[in-house]
Amino acid sequence: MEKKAEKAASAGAVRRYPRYFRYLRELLMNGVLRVSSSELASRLSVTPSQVRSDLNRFAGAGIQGYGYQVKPLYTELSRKLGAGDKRSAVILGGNRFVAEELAGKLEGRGVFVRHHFSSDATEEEAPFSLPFSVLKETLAEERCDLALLLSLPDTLTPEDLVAAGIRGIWNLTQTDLVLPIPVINLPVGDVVMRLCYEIRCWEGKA
Amino acid sequence: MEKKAEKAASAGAVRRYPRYFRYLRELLMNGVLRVSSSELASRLSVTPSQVRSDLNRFAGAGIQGYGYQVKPLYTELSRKLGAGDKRSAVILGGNRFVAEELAGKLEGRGVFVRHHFSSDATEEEAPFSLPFSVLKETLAEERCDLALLLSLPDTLTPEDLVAAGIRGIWNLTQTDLVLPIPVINLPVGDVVMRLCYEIRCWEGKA
DNA sequence: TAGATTGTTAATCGATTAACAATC
DNA sequence: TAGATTGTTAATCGATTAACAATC
Repeated sequence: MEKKAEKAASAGAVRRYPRYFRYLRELLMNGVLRVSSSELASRLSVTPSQVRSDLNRFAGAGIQGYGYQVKPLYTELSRKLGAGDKRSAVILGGNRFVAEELAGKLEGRGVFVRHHFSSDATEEEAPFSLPFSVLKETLAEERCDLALLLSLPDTLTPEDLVAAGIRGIWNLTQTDLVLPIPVINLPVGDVVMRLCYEIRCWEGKA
Repeated sequence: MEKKAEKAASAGAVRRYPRYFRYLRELLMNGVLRVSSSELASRLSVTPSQVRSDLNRFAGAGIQGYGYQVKPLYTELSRKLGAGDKRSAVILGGNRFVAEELAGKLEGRGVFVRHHFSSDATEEEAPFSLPFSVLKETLAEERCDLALLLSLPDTLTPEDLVAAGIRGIWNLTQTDLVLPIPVINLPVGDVVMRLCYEIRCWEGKA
């Protein structure tokens, strides 16, 4: 018999999981064996109830009267988040230095950046940086999971990326994308505008 | 007599406002004079009810039986969001090319990037790129509102930024910040991890 | 056993949606 | 006037929190 059906994680919970992951990893590095929901909660600025209900789906690590065992909790969380999936990615747009900077951050989370495509990639930047013109053929040979979109040339559509086998997009351009695959639309300008608005509220002007 | 007290916008609404802003600007550019809540809704993938309740706080532009007048709605939204505030910003960490790329995106929203600080800024990159060592004195002379944090050197703390007059931080580093000023914590790794998780769910594995 | 802390339920809170009266 | 569409209220939905029984 299957274990009881899990209900889908809420959007809020999904945003919190990577934070639990980071903090648990830190505890693990420091050789901490157990942690309570209150400790996690105060560290992450949420309530202990929140922590318990979020972590409850990762059965096994929580022990009544004791707390959570760091190691099994971390392992289970990693498994659920797919942290060991070894995803591959491509970056579209921006310059090579931006791509390299981003690539470094992604590799820290087990996502390997295969290529950077741009309109002005030069011969000597290959094989990492390539021109947009060879994107389709490159992805046909070398399947990649994620695409980070800094900009898209006129010659390509978002649908082309789906057709090329991309399975998830982090879209940083100014235009929201709606596609059959998962997309995180996060225009840089929107985030800055939100921050400016929050400053304004904080200053008491709105 | 004051107009009735506005209740604070919900977090969801604040995330939607920049999207309304973008789409309204587009309509304005195209010379469209009016738009209905249904049109806005279908464009932004939300319900017409959502649009009406979000825009309701911007009194004046909605006319019963007609819809919204694009121009006044855009103007009022800009005003509320503080789009004309001409904020200044600094970027910390990353290389000069990353900073320039980001600076371009911010300037499209009226935020001007004054300086980029890094550990390896060279003489000839001045005055845009400067070493971290001169951050405090530079900000003392030239007040800046926003800081984009790609990384922070050991010699500086987040509190130093607050002391230097920074009023809002977009934190892209791997460590969440809790400060008395507005902070948007958005670690790059977390976003990618979330995207990987969503792909996993979409693939049916979790 | 006594103390601690989880898992889980029920209560609360807030955001979203539906519906419709108001009115252009 | 008839038709359209907002503003606003009430209903719904879902997420967060409090509380406590279960149990280590």
